[in-house]
Amino acid sequence: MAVKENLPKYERICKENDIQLLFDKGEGFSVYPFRVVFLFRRDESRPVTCRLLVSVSKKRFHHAFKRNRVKRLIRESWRKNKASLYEICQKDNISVDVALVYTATVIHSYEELFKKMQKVVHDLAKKYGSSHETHSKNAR
RNA sequence: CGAUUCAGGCAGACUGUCGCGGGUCGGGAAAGCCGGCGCGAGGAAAGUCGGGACAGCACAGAGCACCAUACUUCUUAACAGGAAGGUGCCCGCAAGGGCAACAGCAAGUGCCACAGAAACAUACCGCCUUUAGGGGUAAGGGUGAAAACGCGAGGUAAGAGCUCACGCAUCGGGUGGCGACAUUCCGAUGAGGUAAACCUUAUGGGCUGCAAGUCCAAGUAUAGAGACAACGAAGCCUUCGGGCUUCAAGAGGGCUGCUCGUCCGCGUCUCAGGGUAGGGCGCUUGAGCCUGCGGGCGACCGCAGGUCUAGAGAAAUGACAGUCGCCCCGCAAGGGGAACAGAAUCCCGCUUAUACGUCUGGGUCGUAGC
RNA sequence: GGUCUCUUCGUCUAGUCUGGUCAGGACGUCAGGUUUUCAUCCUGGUAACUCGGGUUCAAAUCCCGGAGAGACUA
Repeated sequence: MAVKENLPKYERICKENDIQLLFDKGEGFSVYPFRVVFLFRRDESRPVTCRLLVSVSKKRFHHAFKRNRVKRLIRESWRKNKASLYEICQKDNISVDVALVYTATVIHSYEELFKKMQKVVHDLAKKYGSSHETHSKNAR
């Protein structure tokens, strides 16, 4: 089944508790210009969901219109790239929360962000692969 | 035609694909389902500097503080806003523009460093006079940001508004103006500055802000434990209603900041410790916008008709591609560019940011022609 | 979103209410001295009022506006 290239509200993290949990328990790595924080969750009551949180700090861009632009570009590139992540998650019936913190101080073009996002998704899949193996070992 | 100035407008348009937030309609038992239609950033949305609307709390009253405003008339829901006008200063050849904390140091107090004799009532040098002590004198000197109305003449022992002409300032009267004020009128006076120093006068001001507040659901705590104290005690007087004195208690809190006053209220201390999740409303029809007519120099006001134009909530309004228009480079093909900047309860202002931008209209100056 | 506060040498600060007399001090840094040398110590220098206007004879200080930091508030 093909994954839609959309981003409805249930695929975004809005609750304060969820955000707190993600940053407390989640693991992180960096792919310039992003700091990625992620947390895999097993929740049987809901369908498989990859949720996203975008953060652009006021310290790096103190103009609101610049922050908005960066966030919009990130969401756009995530939307186009999330399909491969979904494939993996649906296979194992696991959900994932991802936070993307923008760490650069200049606005990169959409093309660049698109390429970087491919790498982010790729790395996420790899991380899941390794952690999943250890998880299964522990289970045994 | 060029330069400049004032007033006002604009803040690229359209198409396709994918996507987001509300609304609405249809399908569906329902859904994080499917589809259609329509709406979705600004002139400053910004700064949060004024002022309101709205909301909660408070409000017997009085006084004192505190804060704000400060030429006049008008305008507005209101304002430290706006319009027109007056006065002073500054910029400009001009048209025109900018600034004013433009009430009061002729109510009181303070301050005016250094210098200077002296900084607000005083004579250092000098000049005149006198035997001397002393007296008169602000013309000259030096100091300073500021020093006895200025300048000329008369006058005098020397001088001095002491007198006169011209001018300056303040006050009073007259005249003009609704008024600020003006004045080629008349008279009087001639001893600084500073109120963005305290202050005086006049006017105004409750406090807090949508994270205000309110509803649903759930929960509940003036809970619990310990210690101490305790529903007053004693005495005196009495007209038997009560009053007075001493001891104990008199906690804590509201009424803007304080005081008076007033109200709620009735143990105190210690230990230990719960709670703030989530959702709905507030939330967009309003001092609204557009057009026309009328009134007014103008800000603005009145009437008529039309119109509905974002409403999020870890927060939507985007991405890509193409076409046309604008600007720059280039003979051309083609290439490049498009500012400041993102709603958060809502309005009215102000301030700040903004393209060597552009359009419309009025004026001034210069050049050329008629 | 709302309500407030602050900004002084390279760094930390005093002074701002109440305007004036060299904007003071500490650490740093530079030069010299002391020492065989280094440290310590001593002497001297260096260097600042966040920016733009206004009031005043005179502004770090008073007033207005801008910029930049920070705090509080469910």
